[in-house]
Amino acid sequence: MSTVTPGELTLRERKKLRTREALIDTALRRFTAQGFDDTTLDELCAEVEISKRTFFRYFATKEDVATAPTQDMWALFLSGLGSRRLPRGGPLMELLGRELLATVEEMPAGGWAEHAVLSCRLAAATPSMSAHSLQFCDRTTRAALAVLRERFGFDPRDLRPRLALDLLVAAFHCALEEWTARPGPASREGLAACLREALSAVPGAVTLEVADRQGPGGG
Amino acid sequence: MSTVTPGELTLRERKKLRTREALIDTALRRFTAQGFDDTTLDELCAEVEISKRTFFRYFATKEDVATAPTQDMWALFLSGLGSRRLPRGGPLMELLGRELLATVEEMPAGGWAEHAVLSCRLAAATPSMSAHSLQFCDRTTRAALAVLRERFGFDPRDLRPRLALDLLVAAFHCALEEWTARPGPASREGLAACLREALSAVPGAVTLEVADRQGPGGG
DNA sequence: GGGCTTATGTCACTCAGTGGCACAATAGCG
DNA sequence: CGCTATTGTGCCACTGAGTGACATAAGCCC
Repeated sequence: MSTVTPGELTLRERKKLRTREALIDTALRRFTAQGFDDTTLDELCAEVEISKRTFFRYFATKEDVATAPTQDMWALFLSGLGSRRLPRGGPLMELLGRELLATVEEMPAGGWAEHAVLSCRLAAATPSMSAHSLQFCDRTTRAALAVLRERFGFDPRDLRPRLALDLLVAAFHCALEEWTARPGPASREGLAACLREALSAVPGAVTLEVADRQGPGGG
Repeated sequence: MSTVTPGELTLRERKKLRTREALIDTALRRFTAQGFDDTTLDELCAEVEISKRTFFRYFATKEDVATAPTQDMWALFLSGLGSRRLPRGGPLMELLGRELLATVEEMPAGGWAEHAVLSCRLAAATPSMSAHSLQFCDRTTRAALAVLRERFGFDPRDLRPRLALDLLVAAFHCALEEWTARPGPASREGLAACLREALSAVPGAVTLEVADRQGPGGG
């Protein structure tokens, strides 16, 4: 949640936000340059000029500061899913896809995409970051499932909404991978385009047939 | 020199397997009784009568010993996918489902199901375990994707095989949840039944429509 | 038995993360 | 302005996971 309105914030709150941003920015830079595991919190804290004790008042773990961009995005997706006016009558999968696309395009223009790319590239190379990220995704998915049940009256025993959400997450991860692999400046629009492409592959995932060629049958 | 070694394993190997089993069994019992975070490795090692240093020669992390049952299953699934004779001509999703069901039914009868249930219940209550488990799943999925591409000649740019694998994992997690929630003794057959049910919901995940009732439209 | 390999134990260390407490900065009030 | 309650921060000591180096013990093979 970085809805910054400098006029309406007290000095204390502005300072806190600035420290948080400085932490994320510095962390992503240092982790990218030196590696996540090879950068100690002591170094990071020294550069931001805070004590290690203070770091843990901003982020619960070292992984949290490095995965903040995607976590912020999923949090926004979730709150949108709970508060937005949703259309009715179409396929759930398409509705979810549109919601996620809308969320991506609502992310702050100033630096989010750049941070997100760095964070994702780091995650791809750092097991503990990827684990942390995946776990956050899982929690968000469960929360989203509760929202869907509440808003559309799905039977809790019906597995299809949950599978649809997992499919959405899978498509998003495909999109992220493609997006972060591309050279050049990163943008929300680029991510949205990758996501649209990934979502279009979803129906085929269930129906795809294995070719009947004669390869090595295995043994 | 003495005659044959039973089971074709040397004494050293048998000892190692026994230590590994003892670690898993003791760990799951203590973690279940005391909580994962409130049990130190020192306690665990004292009970199994090995040094902490030796523990880390069996498992890379504390989470690994607690998630061993599912990791063992996925490892078997992966090796089966690489070595088994696979049918051709049907939908990939069904092939994957059959492979996973076969893997479940191939797990050792002696204690695996009981361990797996304990492990999954722990994971549901322990973020770091769940994160670790999810990350392992992700790695396995990528490895499986490489196998599928190699054996069936899928285009690396085609996202559908990957989405199918993620869908398989999602269905498996649904099955695990249902299975671990059930009272009574746990069995591979029970898990297989849950998995069959979850797999049958897969096609509906893509096509499911949202009801056109007039609930609270949100706002 | 003797020599080789491999598993294990011991010790010392790094670093993430926490609890407690003192101190400093800000907010709010007269 | 000064005074006080609140809240953020620094410092210190501590726990516990995980690692590297090196010595010793256990199993293996001849």
